[in-house]
Amino acid sequence: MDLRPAPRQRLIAGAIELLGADGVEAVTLRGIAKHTGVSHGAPLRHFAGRAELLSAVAATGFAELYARREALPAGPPRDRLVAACRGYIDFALGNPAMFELMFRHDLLDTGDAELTRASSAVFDFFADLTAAASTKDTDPRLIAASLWAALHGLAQLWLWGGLSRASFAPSIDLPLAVTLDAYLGS
Amino acid sequence: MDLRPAPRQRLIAGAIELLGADGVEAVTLRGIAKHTGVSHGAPLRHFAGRAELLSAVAATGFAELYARREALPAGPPRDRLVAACRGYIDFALGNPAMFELMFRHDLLDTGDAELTRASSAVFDFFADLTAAASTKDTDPRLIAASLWAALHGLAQLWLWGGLSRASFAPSIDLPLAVTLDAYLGS
DNA sequence: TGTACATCAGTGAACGCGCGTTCACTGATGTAC
DNA sequence: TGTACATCAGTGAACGCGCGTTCACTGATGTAC
Repeated sequence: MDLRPAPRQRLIAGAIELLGADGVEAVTLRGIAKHTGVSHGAPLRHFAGRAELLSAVAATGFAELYARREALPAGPPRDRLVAACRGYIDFALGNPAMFELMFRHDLLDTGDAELTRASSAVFDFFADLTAAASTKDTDPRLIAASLWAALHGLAQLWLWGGLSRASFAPSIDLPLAVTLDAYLGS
Repeated sequence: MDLRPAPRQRLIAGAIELLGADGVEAVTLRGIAKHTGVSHGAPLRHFAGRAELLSAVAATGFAELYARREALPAGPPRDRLVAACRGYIDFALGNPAMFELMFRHDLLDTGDAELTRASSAVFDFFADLTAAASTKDTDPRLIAASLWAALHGLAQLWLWGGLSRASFAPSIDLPLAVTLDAYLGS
């Protein structure tokens, strides 16, 4: 039995490490190869090109986000949804480079099956949770998408720097509470 | 009197045109020079480097957004704010490459004075309008930032493709209405 | 048990490309006296 | 009015760089018979 991680996995892991350390721009095929400790041509034995490798990396980002549902507290759907929303923001702020990459369609292969599957799983889970938590008449998928957009915008503007300039430092707790109350009722 | 546009303005105009036609990746110093019809070294007579030129371009994006306030309907603040929100989304969807560039801090000079001024003007106007329209107790700047984030997230996810997958095609009218109602009361 | 072959991961030199940037230079325009 | 100089916008050759990608090759491991 071979316990060594498959080369493909080692490259993805190396890319994730490099991404966290040096940001999106650093994640080139040559950079990943160097960081993983192989020659610069090696990655192309396992990925068709940069977009395919980065798509695999981004898919792990969505997968990690999806995996965080396990850590949600038991209890009423509303509490679980609130925790999930905080989880989304926490993920974005805790992994800014990964979060950025996950939405950089110019670097990813939009048609990548695993990436599509991983990102859909996140939204579907979130939509289901919203449906369970919602007490309003509006279509729950509409609420879910609007809430997701609000969270996403908060994360993006926070990382961009716009919110801190609007005197929200050092926490997005307040705007998050406003958003949640607005959508779910206080 | 010299009516020819200053070379600096010609380069910015050329960059805007190229940006709209071929996207953010195409807006290199050499690409802009070629599109503007000058030799590839010429831009460096007027800009210290790529980041400075792109910052000037992004500043025009914020300036155009700011200028749209002139077209807002007269009337109650609430109506004006709703129109401003639609205007933000319209701008993003109508100028996707410019909108992307405006928030690509990796390509811009974050310290650029004109860029900072232009983007602050947009947020300040939006915050003032929100304050005038708000009937809630919450700090208007908090409402404004949360609303801005919601709009921004809608635009980003829409351009990314997430919202159409969540069955919102072909319009963001519904999530926008939900967002506005949630923040301002229906 | 031994031989022959196939597969797999990785190597390292090389390719062409576009990039930002430098630099000496040209030619036109403006200005001082 | 004429001369001398300064400024300005632009040119085009050249530089070094990192990039994705190709390619012939090596060496280890697995498999068929």
